[in-house]
Amino acid sequence: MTTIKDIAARLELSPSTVSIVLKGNGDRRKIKKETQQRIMNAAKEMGYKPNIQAKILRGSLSAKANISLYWVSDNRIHLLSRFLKGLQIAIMENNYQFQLSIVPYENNHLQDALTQESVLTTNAIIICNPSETDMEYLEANDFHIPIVLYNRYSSKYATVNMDDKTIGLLPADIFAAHGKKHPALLKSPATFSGMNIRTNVFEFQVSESAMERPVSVMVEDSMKGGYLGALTLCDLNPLPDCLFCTSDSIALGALKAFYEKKIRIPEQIEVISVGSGRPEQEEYCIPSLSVISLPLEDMAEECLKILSDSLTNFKYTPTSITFPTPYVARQSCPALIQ
Amino acid sequence: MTTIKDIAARLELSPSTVSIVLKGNGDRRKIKKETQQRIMNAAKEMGYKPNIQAKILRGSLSAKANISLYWVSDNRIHLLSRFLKGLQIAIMENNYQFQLSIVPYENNHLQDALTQESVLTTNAIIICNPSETDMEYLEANDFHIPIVLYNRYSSKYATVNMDDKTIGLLPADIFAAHGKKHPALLKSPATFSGMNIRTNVFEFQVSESAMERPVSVMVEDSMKGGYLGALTLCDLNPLPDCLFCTSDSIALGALKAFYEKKIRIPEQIEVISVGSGRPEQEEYCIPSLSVISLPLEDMAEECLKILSDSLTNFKYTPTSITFPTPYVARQSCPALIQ
DNA sequence: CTGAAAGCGCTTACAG
DNA sequence: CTGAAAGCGCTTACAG
Repeated sequence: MTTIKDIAARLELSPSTVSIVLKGNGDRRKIKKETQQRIMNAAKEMGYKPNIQAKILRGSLSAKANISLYWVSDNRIHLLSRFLKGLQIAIMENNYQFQLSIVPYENNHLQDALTQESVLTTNAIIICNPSETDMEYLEANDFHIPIVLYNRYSSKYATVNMDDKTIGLLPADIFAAHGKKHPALLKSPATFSGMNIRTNVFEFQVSESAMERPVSVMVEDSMKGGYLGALTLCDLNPLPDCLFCTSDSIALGALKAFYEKKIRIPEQIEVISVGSGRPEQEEYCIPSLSVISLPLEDMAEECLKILSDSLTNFKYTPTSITFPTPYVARQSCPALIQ
Repeated sequence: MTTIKDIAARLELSPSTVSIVLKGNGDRRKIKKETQQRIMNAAKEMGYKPNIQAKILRGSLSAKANISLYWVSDNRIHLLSRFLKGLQIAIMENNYQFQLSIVPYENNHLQDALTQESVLTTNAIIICNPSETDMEYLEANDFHIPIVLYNRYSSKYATVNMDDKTIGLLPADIFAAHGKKHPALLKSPATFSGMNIRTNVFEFQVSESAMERPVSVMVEDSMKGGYLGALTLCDLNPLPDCLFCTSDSIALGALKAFYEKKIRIPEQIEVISVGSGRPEQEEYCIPSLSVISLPLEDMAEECLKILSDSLTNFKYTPTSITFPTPYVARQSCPALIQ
């Protein structure tokens, strides 16, 4: 790291002069043009980079607390918008003075991104999408700042959850109430245990009902995955009469496949999805999509609220809060008329 | 701002002791339990918040440069995912040591978010979605750090652009080549001059062709807006035989309306949209959507590249680069068979 | 068990 | 036109 002092030493000037010129105030402070040029050249040559921490500290600037949001850098990046929207709403409404940093990481490699050193450079952390391995890392280490986990369970950290059991239970109950017989499930590989809970509970609940055992197809968590999975289902005899998808992406791909195969929804097959995507998209796809609605924005807001409280009161308690995941009936699986 | 010094003074302890306890090392350093308790209580009472700038500076930690991304906090938040994806790719591929901060702002109020003070707390800035008013603010002020504008024109700042003329030209030419007669346009209120360029060029190019004057309907930039706008078009006699939409959201809403009205795409009406959304979504909607593809990810990468160069070479030149916006033919407006 | 001292990199008010 | 000195808030190695 080249510092102002280094440049000053090399040019036999004082740090003050170098600072003034580098800040762009050379002319105003009447530093000789030639001196200015020498300083700029040296800065370039020596690869000088201003240290903003020092600037901020020196100026007693920006009491803004830094909140780091850890988000996995895979397909799930498109869910980040909804989460960020929730954070922004919380920031606006509560007039939080936060600087929000996005830290990407890869599943099973949280430890590379969330180091003890990186923890020293932030005030509080929201961790989203950790895998089981990542969770083990979190449980095994101590970070001395407030951390909240989104949609994970832990006795060590504050968590903001949804009830994964309900997410699996609701569609099974609805299909049963609709008198369906041949259930199907399009699921993607579980990236955390909650996903297994959802699908296991669905399969269990179905097995407790008058329905047959569900046909489960493992697909990629994408529209393409859902499309291909649904094509597989179309070849079955009998055709499933109801389908649960573990994500919006999968469901939207499936809708396309059914459309192409001229399979009518909901008449021939009812579809319910985990509502992870944009509600607007669920409303305007063809047909509109019934979902177990995940309140991402509200949960994001809650994460920030917890951290704000922690920072304000200078105490951190591993609270846990669970958000409801209501069923939103749309065309793909309408509510029964009572 | 309560500091460690303040707490030490109040309790008649040294700053060292307070620091040790607050950092959670009290037990290891064998500070008396009672002293620890007194310190924690005082910190809570006095509203102590650790100053991370000081921590970082002191520890010579994190040479990570801070890049601030200014993004408007309205509907366009859902486009942020694609942009962030591009940034993350750039960070991973080039192993950039950047801390990325997201700064929300409201159009016409960039000046409230991008203050001279806020500029001191970051190393470089990417500004997205500024309105005309915001642009005036940018042109009228000097910030002494590298700034790059996404999809705007300026002689003062580096810019990363797409060619708005092409975006308007292409669909008009394609519709003309397809022998269409009755063009329509669903557009949302322009949030920057480039949007007017797109629609004006489309309307002009259409008027130069054998087609009739286009029917232009102003709608909200959302699926609902597109849906309602398309319903209006459905009432026209004759029905338009081709439609240009200024965003994916609008187009997806329009597809739904046409589906409900049993209007066949592309047979009765061809649809081309500005491809601002997720390509996967464009492929799996019904029918799949032909678009003028906007390379958001590539442009985001380029923004970061420019800033990285600026920071490395300690010089900032207002370069300008324009990215191609190729036509991607899908079901809603297939390519002519040659 | 606790404290005095030095220093991270920068800027600014003051002096000359 | 340029420099010497102080200080932002914190932590750590050392001393006692």
